[in-house]
Amino acid sequence: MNTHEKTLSEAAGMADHFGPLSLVMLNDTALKHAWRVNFLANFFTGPVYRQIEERFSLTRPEFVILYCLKHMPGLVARDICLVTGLPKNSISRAVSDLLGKGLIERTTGTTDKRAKPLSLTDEGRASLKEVLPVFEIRQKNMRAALTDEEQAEFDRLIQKIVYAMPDWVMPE
Amino acid sequence: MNTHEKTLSEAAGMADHFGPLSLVMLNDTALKHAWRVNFLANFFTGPVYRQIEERFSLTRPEFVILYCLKHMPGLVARDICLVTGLPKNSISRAVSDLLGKGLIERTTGTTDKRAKPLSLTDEGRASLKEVLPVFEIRQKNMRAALTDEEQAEFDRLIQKIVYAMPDWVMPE
DNA sequence: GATTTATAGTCCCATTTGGAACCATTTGTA
DNA sequence: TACAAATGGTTCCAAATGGGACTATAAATC
Repeated sequence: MNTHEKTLSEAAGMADHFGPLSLVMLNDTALKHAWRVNFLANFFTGPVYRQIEERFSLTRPEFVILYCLKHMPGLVARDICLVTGLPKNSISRAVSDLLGKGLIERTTGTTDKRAKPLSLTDEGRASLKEVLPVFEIRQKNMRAALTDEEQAEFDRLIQKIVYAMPDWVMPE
Repeated sequence: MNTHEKTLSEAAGMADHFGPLSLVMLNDTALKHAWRVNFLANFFTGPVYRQIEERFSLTRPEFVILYCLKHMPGLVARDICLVTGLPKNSISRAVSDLLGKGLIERTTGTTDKRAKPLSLTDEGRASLKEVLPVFEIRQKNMRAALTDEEQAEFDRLIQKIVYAMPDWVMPE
């Protein structure tokens, strides 16, 4: 299969899965660049979180909290709001649910009596260990479209974009 | 400012806006690649849709429908579901709201009597014209972090990733 | 050091969301 | 051509969501 045929069959695959409209929206509109990023993110996360919820009874905020705590024990709810953009009551709810399930615990002993540092329990760590591969495989699949060199370059570029975000994320 | 200093100050900016946790999640975890894509998409769309809703009273699905119709008049609800991943009742609702606002109309005369092709009204076109710049500026800001060559390369790579999505988007 | 302002977290409640049942029509099958 | 299965769309309703009020504590201002 030559490059042209490959492009054709890939376009056909897109039209098959996402409708012919998908090709227009991804290629022929003023907002195509934003559309691509959102398209990728939506279809990366949407289906997988539905699966996670069904198979492991973890909601999206719950998973995110566990995943953050794995890398930074002692986080408080606020930290997770900041890094996810989720409203604080959603996080608060997810935290109580996780406490109820015994997957996290509230450690004590901080100078600021408002903040309530969290950490994983052994059960939480175990649960996360089950769930993580689902995401890891999915991430691997996403990146498989690129060669190693392309992956490195993509990483560099998206990193560059992300690090410039503080300059424009907040409208007005 | 040299490269190192620039990196440092950018990291400081990230920690400022998104908390120190953001640097860990974006750089030091197994799912960092997926995290970056979602991080970018979340903070690109979240704030701007909140603004759009407030200033123009258009919900996210409403805007998406208008924007799709601009590029493909005669679309039916199903097409929009496919390309966005949104459930069909959300689209159905948004369609009736847009009809109520007079921003779209249901054209008649199709062979399939189930399908209901949609198109923009003049009002819809006018409304979209007001809203679009908000997104366009935001998209431009997002891309401003990259040079022209980098933008072209980023486009090529994300396009490549997106076109391979049919192979893995559906879990199982 | 008293008072105002800001912050972490929770709770209430109106609104939004989306799965599932449903209707109408079309397509596939024998 | 009958009958089953699939498809586009709407409606219903239970569940999720998020703004805003509230409590408790901390920081800033005077």
